Amino acid sequence: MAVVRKTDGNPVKDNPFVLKLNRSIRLDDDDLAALADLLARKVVVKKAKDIIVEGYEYKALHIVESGFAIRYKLLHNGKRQIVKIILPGDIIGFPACFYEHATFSVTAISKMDLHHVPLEAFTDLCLKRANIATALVWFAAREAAIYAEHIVDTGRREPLERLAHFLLEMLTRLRAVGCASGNSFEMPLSQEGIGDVVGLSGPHVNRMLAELKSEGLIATTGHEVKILDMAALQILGEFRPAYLDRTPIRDPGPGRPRAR
Amino acid sequence: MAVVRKTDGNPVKDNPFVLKLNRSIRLDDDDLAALADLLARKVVVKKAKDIIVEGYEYKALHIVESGFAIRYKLLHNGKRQIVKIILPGDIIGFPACFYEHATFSVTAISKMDLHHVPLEAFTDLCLKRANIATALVWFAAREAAIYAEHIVDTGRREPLERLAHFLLEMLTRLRAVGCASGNSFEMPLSQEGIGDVVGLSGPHVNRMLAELKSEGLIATTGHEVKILDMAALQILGEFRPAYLDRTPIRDPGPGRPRAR
DNA sequence: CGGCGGCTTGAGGTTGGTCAAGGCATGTGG
DNA sequence: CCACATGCCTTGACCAACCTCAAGCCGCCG
Repeated sequence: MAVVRKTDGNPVKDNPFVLKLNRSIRLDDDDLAALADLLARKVVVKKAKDIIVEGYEYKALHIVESGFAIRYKLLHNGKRQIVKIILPGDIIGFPACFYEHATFSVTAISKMDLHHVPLEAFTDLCLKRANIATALVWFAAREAAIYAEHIVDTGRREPLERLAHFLLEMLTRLRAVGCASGNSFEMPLSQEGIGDVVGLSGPHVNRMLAELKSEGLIATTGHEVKILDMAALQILGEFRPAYLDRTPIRDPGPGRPRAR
Repeated sequence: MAVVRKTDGNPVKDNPFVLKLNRSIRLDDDDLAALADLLARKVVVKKAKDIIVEGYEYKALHIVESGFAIRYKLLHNGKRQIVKIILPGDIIGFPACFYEHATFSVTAISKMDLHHVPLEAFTDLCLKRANIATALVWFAAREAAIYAEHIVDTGRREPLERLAHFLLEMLTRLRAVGCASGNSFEMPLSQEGIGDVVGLSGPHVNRMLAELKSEGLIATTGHEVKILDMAALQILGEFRPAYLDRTPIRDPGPGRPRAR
């Protein structure tokens, strides 16, 4: 039934967020219509704009159509920890909005196209459409899995391994939303920024990166990073892309066993 | 994983998991009945039993009624990173079950009472009851927030600060499920285990703990940890309990502004 | 009583942080 | 079109923090 409205010229189905949900569960036309409503209000923000500031109250989510942002916290020792690089298809304000006060800050690191979603509308949608709420549970689980992997990175991996893992995660996530092709991608962060992701100092990131290059594992030109030896880098960083995979809610069929 | 029997005299509403969901959203009688069904199969697990092993496939969740477990990963450099301490009311297999293969291992660190929940049943429940699915989205968001805070800990906090933050988080989470009262709690981990949570070596945990004691911030007797100077410890660890708070889906009313 | 796991303490060495200087690219305004 | 400023990368020297290894000890449990 319902007409699937268009945000732009693009049908809802092309929205990276909707695509992501759709990969977990089969959304029906009503779901898509509801999502089209949800994504009706577009917003553009400039690079370096603060979108969420820790400690303040937010009652609206922003679903990312394009561009990048970082979710981070500033500590009283002057250090910064970036906990997540936000890509198209991600939700800004998740989970900040679910609290009285934001627990992290979010800043755009490129020009961004966002969809403004009042929390109220989001909640209503969840309560009205179990399909979508369920897809969001899976979405959130994947989110948690990425965070967990990040803890391992900063907690127990050697600096070189951290970088390897980080680069592979970036490539994999960027590829999943069509922001990278082949084995290279545009790094949206400075080396100091990378340090704030993986818990190293800027200079040390530089040294480790240099080592990866001299080992012939990667190459960089400007902000472009190219993975030269995928296999070696995966072993070094103990990276299994599984945790970033699609996670279907229903088994598509009697699953043939897959190699780990 | 042995004895399977009926849920005993306790009403569903007393289950820590149900309590947690109920704190986010008002569950109706149908919801509670459905949850009672979900929690029908009890299982008891002994201390040190592996519940989930990384790389294997799982099609069932275990909801914790009592006892503790750790979620962790072993790396090829021989190190271990614990990403989460699982308490009553938590779900074992979240998010492991949502993947083809578990991405982390889970081991009981005490005797545990669990509810065995086939993934199928869990999924059905989500799809059938939007109320519960929505509560689970909030549940997962809180989960992600805890992980994010943990990244900050291992990535950028000084060792002393980490310990402070870790101890306060443990106390707060334990209190929330009635496993601690006042300002003290039973630490379920060895010092080496604590090190594997916060990314320090065993001996260094010992030294930092000694420092906290000598500063008069905490005291320990056996496995009992007592917070002596809550305010100072909170400042040191930059700990705000907000991210562990209840996160109501509907504002209970026109919220009086609360101090940050 | 003996063994074992975990706590405690010490010595020594490496890693990675800090600080600082220089270079290179990019962009901007005159 | 050039002068200059700015931000980031790169490199080096130095040093402290934290890890590793090791030994001794305590308390608990069999």
